[in-house]
Amino acid sequence: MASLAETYDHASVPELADIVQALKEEIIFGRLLPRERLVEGELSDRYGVSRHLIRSALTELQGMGLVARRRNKGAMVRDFSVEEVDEIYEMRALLQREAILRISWPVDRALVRELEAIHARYSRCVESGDLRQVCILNNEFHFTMFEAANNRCLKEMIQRIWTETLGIRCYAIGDPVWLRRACDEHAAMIAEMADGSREGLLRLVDAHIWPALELYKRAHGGWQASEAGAWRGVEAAS
Amino acid sequence: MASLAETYDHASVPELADIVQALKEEIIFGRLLPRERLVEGELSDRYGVSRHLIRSALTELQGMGLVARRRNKGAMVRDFSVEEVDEIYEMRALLQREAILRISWPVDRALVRELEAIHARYSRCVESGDLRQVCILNNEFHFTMFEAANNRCLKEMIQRIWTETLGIRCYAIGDPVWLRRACDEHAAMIAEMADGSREGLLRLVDAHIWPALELYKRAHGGWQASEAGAWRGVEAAS
DNA sequence: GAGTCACCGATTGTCAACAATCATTTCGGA
DNA sequence: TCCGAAATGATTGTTGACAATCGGTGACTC
Repeated sequence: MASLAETYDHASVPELADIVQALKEEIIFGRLLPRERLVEGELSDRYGVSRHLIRSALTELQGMGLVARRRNKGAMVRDFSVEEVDEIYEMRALLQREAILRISWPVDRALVRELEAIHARYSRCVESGDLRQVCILNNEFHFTMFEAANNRCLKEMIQRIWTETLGIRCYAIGDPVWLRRACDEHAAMIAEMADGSREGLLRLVDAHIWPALELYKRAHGGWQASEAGAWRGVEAAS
Repeated sequence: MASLAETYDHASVPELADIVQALKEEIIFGRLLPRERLVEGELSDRYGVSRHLIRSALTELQGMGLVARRRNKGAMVRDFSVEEVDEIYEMRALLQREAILRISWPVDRALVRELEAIHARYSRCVESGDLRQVCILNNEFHFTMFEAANNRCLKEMIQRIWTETLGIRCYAIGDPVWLRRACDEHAAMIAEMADGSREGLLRLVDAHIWPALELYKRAHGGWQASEAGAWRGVEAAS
């Protein structure tokens, strides 16, 4: 899927992409929680940009599935019912599995080296507690892997789910225990690619995604059936 | 994914959703071809609405993957390179297969009856040559099936690819031979669900998608490597 | 006291004019 | 004739003001 915001921009003046990124970060780092209202006027004041820009950003976030909107009623951070979350994670598992199946085996040494390099930087940032970089390098690690599946459509679908679940995974990113575990798992994946079996890698990648989901569910404890389903969440095909 | 346009609107005055629908139809019925430029001013004149509305519609179509855009350069009907098309269709096959695997078997009689009803209407429209209804009922048929997989995320991913490939499948929709064949295949699917095996259904559904792709490829004959790749087609995850 | 209706504040949606940008053509010079 | 640079026209992007809509509050009626 296309990012509606331009990726190459001239810094200094806040562009659409900057606002989108800022809001995305507020969501992933838990400053904006699911079901939280996003009032255009407030946001335009907070970021010191025109309301028009905020509107565009919200439209884009809506396209990414991070924000839900209702006509004349405004936007809110999207939340997911338990069933929805489970369904999404089943699909995430399916797609990531498919990606691994499409990586040629034995794995190209260059790819392994690339992943090792990213992982080294990642580990350092985990140690130093630079969560923002952790997040970025985590993306880089996984998408370098998924890229090797050689199917843009597959990559983009994974990317979509990846973005959509930012609000879910935010509970994990702040958790040091989870972080260390994730780091170990990444190392194990590299080892498996360098000198192991595809089946082993499949198991690792699959096992890698569930803890964050559990954290999310636990964080929500007793659950409310989401009224958000009534908010715009589906599109007609035709 | 959410349709950015509201679905329930008050008719008469052209709403965003109407414009989006109109443009979508121009694409699927081949009046707008891939790589065709979409100039905001022209469209706003043609439809007699404000440019603002056209802009919103284009943004939405872009989100659906039907339209590509470049900053300060405008929008065009998205086209796909041969490789891209192949990749997309591989994923379409994968997802539809997964959907069938998730339908509980033996198939619920109510579902079969529902599909039969849709198919009956569909057949009539094929006979009478009402392509617009054919298109609508075709959607209804398949999505009634996919809905039975009981996974919203899966359904939405299929829906996304479905929409994205409107511009590809447009070559098939106008072809009477293909239409008749599709109609027969739908009947075979129903028969297989009523009194056959899941494996049989899987084969049918898989075989169902490829002819349209072949038509598209043939229509494009000698192929140009799409410059559209340079147009916005990928998004950063983060 | 309960229900209904009209109003009001808050918020989103729409518009038309203006600014910025890109592509092409035109013109001058070698 | 060919190349480069400035001017021009076509097109998109942005802004601020205005209109439409929603939810709630309070008065009025029965």
